[in-house]
Amino acid sequence: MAEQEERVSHFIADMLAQDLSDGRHAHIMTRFPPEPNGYLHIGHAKSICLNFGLAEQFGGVCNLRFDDTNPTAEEVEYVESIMADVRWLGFDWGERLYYASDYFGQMYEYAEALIQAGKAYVCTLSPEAFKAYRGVPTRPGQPSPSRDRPVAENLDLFRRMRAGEFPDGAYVLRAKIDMSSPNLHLRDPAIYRIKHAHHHRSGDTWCIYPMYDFAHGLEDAIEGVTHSICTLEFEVHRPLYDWLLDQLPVPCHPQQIEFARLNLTYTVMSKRKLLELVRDKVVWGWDDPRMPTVSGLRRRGFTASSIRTFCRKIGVTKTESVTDIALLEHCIREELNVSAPRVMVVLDPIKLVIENYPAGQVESLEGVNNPSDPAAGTRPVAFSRELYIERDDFMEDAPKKFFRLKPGQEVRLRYGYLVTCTGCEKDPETGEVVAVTCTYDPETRGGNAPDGRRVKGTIHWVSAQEGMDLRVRLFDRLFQVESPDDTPEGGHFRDNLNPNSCREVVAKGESVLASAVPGTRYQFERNGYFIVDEKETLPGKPVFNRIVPLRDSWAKKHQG
RNA sequence: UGCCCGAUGGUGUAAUGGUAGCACUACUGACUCUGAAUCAGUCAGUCUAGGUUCGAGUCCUAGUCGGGCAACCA
Repeated sequence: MAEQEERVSHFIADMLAQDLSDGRHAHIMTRFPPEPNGYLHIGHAKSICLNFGLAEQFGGVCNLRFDDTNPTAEEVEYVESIMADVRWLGFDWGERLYYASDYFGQMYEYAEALIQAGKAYVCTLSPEAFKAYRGVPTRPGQPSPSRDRPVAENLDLFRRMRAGEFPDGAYVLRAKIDMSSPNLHLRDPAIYRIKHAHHHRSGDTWCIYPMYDFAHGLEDAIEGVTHSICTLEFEVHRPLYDWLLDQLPVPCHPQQIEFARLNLTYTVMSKRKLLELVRDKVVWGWDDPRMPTVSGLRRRGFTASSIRTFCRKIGVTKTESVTDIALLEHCIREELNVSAPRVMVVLDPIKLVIENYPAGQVESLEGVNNPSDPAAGTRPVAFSRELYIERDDFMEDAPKKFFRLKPGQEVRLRYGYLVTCTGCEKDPETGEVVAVTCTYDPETRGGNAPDGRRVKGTIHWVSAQEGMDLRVRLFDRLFQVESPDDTPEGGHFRDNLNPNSCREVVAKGESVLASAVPGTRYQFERNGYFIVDEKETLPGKPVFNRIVPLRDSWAKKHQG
């Protein structure tokens, strides 16, 4: 994993290096703190690579911590998928698996301490009134009538909140900071709310739960995190993060650092929207190969290392940006080009009949498994009089630079013979081409002519008799526009879905694929990279997912 | 008409007061038993206006544009 050892340099790495050399910290501790309310996506992968990568780079550690302070949104299914995804991405949290819910007791003590210090109060305002009193960004807020409630009364009320004496929403614990602050988050934010909800870990022990702003800094401090790295939208929360840690006798005061989240063209990244696609069955599930989720990318066929490479290449900054999905595709092609075994598969088959080849004869030719890796060896490929070739590889009326089959033109059948196109057969009703005909030169076995003549085109093929049917899914981008979130007035991001994001075809492939192992990635020559689907493949009946097509400069030039 | 953050080719990033570089994309050409890969090349950038300085992408001021902030979500 050479790319992992490569030192990454960006403003956060610089800050950590500085803190280390200044002696501000003797070691680094970061954390990846997902809320288990959905599956991880590639944006999380960026954060995972950042946090675990930084720890690795500076000889520190990175914790995996579930920020599970809102029981109504969280589920164990998500906890499990998140752990599996982080592991799959290649990171190890060792013994440092934590849950915010494990700190509920300590957090409660801190909350009482804040009340004792006169820095928090129980507020009776309804959610609507709460909002009204808070004011708007341009106008200061008004103090809650509960703001000056005596400490003893606050304590009593808070204890009764915990005891379950009140219904949801009846009271809320608020930090007492500054109702006229230009930063809304400092206008006496709610820090504990009543929620009579069953928690996936703490069960029914609690009916009050801490809010993010109260909990997160404490979680960091309890664990001894040195650098708490999060995304830009938390920047305005930082004064509150710092205020809280300054008020309480915490073991340390971690530093919050913000960076820009990842955005990708042709997809959406919000958990809410991804959940909507799953719930409404727009996609097959969280691991649909078209989803930008880690599990979706995995099923699509992306490797963990290609995702890590991608995360290294996009960099870390505070600039809001949208990364071109082409970069991700580049990363997987780059890797698979050297590692994936080649095989011939015809996705849109049409028959090619070699008129002068003996009927019934079958010979075995030799195909190279991986041109960039001689050790991968060769395989036998059956050849006969009737083959399948791609419909696109024949044109009756072709442009001058069409190097494939057209009447009178000679091409090479990969690893086979040179053949010259003699014409085609058409359906008399529809006029559709049903077969292409040619003659072969017996002297060119293997693909080279003894007289040294050269042909410009080489096409792939599969023997009609010996080849096998293959289920192949051709995926395209889930959305047909670069920014699916940009919708006109009254529009919805779903209006931008690509109706052709998945097309399944029955292809013809080499028979070796009958024993293809689920999870194996191939290059279908001249087509693209494909993976044997791990969920739907049955013994002898592989199902393939297209990871990414090969670049195709000819199609690009001649499309439309 | 509040506060915070940001602004470098089409895209993503580097340059930490001293030659604006890299990658992706696009386009050329060479090569090729994958119209792939590879190789060579081309197009293309410091938001604006002032200021400081021998020298500014970098520092200062003002503006412009973009993003974030008004869940008892995280």
